[in-house]
Amino acid sequence: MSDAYFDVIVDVPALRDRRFTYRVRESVFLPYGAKVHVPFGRGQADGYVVGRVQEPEGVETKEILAVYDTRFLPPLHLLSFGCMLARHYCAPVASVWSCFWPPRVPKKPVSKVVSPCHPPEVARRDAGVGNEEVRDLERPGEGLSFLRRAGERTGYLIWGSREFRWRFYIQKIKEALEDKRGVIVVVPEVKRIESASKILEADLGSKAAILHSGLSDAVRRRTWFEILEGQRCLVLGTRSCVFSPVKDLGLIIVDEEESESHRAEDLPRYSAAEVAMLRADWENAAVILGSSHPSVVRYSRACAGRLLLVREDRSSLTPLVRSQVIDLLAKGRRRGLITKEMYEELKCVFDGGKRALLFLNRRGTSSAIICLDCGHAVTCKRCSVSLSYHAKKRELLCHICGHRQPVPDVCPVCGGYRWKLVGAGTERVEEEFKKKFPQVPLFRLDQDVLEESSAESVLSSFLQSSPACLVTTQVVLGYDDLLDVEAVGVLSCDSLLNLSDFRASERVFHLLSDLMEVARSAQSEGRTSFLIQTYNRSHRAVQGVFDPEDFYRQELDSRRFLRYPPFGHLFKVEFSGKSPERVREAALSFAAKCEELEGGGEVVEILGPCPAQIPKVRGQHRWQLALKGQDREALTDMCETAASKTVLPSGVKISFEVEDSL
DNA sequence: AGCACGCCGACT
DNA sequence: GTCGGCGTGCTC
Repeated sequence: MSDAYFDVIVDVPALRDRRFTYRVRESVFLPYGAKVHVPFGRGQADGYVVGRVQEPEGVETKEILAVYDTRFLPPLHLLSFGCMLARHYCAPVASVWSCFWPPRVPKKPVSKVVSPCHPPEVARRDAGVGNEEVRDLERPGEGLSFLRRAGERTGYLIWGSREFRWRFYIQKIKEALEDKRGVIVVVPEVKRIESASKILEADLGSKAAILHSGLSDAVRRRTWFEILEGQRCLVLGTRSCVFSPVKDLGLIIVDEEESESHRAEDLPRYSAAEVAMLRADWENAAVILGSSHPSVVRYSRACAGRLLLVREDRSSLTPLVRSQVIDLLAKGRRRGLITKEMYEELKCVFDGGKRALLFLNRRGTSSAIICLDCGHAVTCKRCSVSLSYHAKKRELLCHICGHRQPVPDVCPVCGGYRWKLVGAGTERVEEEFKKKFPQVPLFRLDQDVLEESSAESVLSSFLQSSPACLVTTQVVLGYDDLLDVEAVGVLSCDSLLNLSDFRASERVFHLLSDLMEVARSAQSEGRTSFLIQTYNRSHRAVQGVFDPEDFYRQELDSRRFLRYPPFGHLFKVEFSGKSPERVREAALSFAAKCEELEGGGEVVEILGPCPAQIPKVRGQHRWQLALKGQDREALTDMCETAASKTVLPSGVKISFEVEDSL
């Protein structure tokens, strides 16, 4: 019996999109995009069929081991979309295609594959067979067609409260469903799904298909199949559901569009909001992005008319009784975390038997301990950061890798024995608070507390007492719907503002906006207040909380000047590995290749390379490089070419992070 | 990414 | 004399 040969891209990130030729019995037919299990190297790997080929010359072929149930094969338009997306994110095609498959799809040994007699649909899929590169198949044109379709807007940016946004979503979902078209709704957290699902069911009378990582593999696979079959046309889930194979897609909604949770940190490193815009365009669907404080990039897209801005009338918002920015630079301040102004406000709240929340973006007692004799700070062995001191457990903790150790008796450098604690965290706030308000019950909610008890239990005891105070970090924002406080105090936001990341200001703006909303959503009548202590009282991110348009204007001015998104594209290239010399060498040679490709032109600006913000994480040394430019294609080409032509020293990993710019 | 092959240093 | 470091290269 003769054999058939198929090219396969193996899902091994380091190999990018290299094709390998495998063999099957002549009677076995494999469609484009089929997921297969193959012998690879000395082991095995998953891969995807990209075409049928002639018997290769000069290479031994191995036989495909098994084929994943082809009833789960993503539709062709999604496969092509995947190729486009892979290029968009400089990610391997296989990594993107894997997003189109639910977990635990059954696979059949290739020997048991009963070949269908080449149904026409399957045959058509094979049209792309040949020697062309995967990426050349259905390669997208420059730009987005919804930018081209003059006058016809298919994208909305909804700026308003949760109630306002969902009213709009429901209206548009209704229209889409009546039109017999499918809808995907993406929310940032699993916790948001339950209430969203209730709203959808109550207002539309239809149950959404739910997809998120908390569900069992079997349930996810079943739901996925129902979507694929067209039995479910309304999908609700977290970021990965933006890839679900909804039939006749008419609308994609991304709520809390600005949330960091929409970004995937592992390959492919996509952002659900950006994928939603690209996919909606690809499938001629509408897209709705919603937020109570939109991202800078999306806001500017709306201003440019590429998204239709729908803004809630702000007069309907509950006004804050009091808000204040407390200047930490003012002279004559006593040391301490709670200023006199903050103290007065809290006292007022507690005297009225009410609850307050104090926010500080740092857990533990102090962020470092320093030897008073030589100035040495105790650092983590595996990471280039100082260890935080946690008084409750009397130990030092690395906030990057979790390494814990006791406080050394003597300084490892000079033998000194006097330590100074610097940089206060939530445990320190707790100590200071207890001295200032000994009679007010205090609760703490941060990552350390979550290791021992649930956020729900802490919050429910907090909400059962009044007066009461909650000292907390970023983790609280996932539970803001469970909160009911009359005052929110931000003890400091300066460490976040001073990060050298072009999005630092924006992050602080979103964080403060979220916290202000917590104060605003207090259920009780009467006073609610919001206070910020900061060394940067006139910073746009701080002032912008009270005047968002002004923040957007200033932030856009600054980005325009520096050509940051949305005024250009920014790709970060990261190198990591055990050997510091090799990582450095890899970064330098990649950068040199980029310079060479650029040839002194002005299309792509090459920034760096330089050691990363945190040069060592979990024993891995890191370098980075940024590529900035107006022409996205040029940036992508440079990344692809430089990546394929630079020989990375072994043990060095390269990864691309593409900033949102749509 | 794994995983083997291959060539120079410390050891029983 | 052998064990074992990791530097290099390949995976259909």
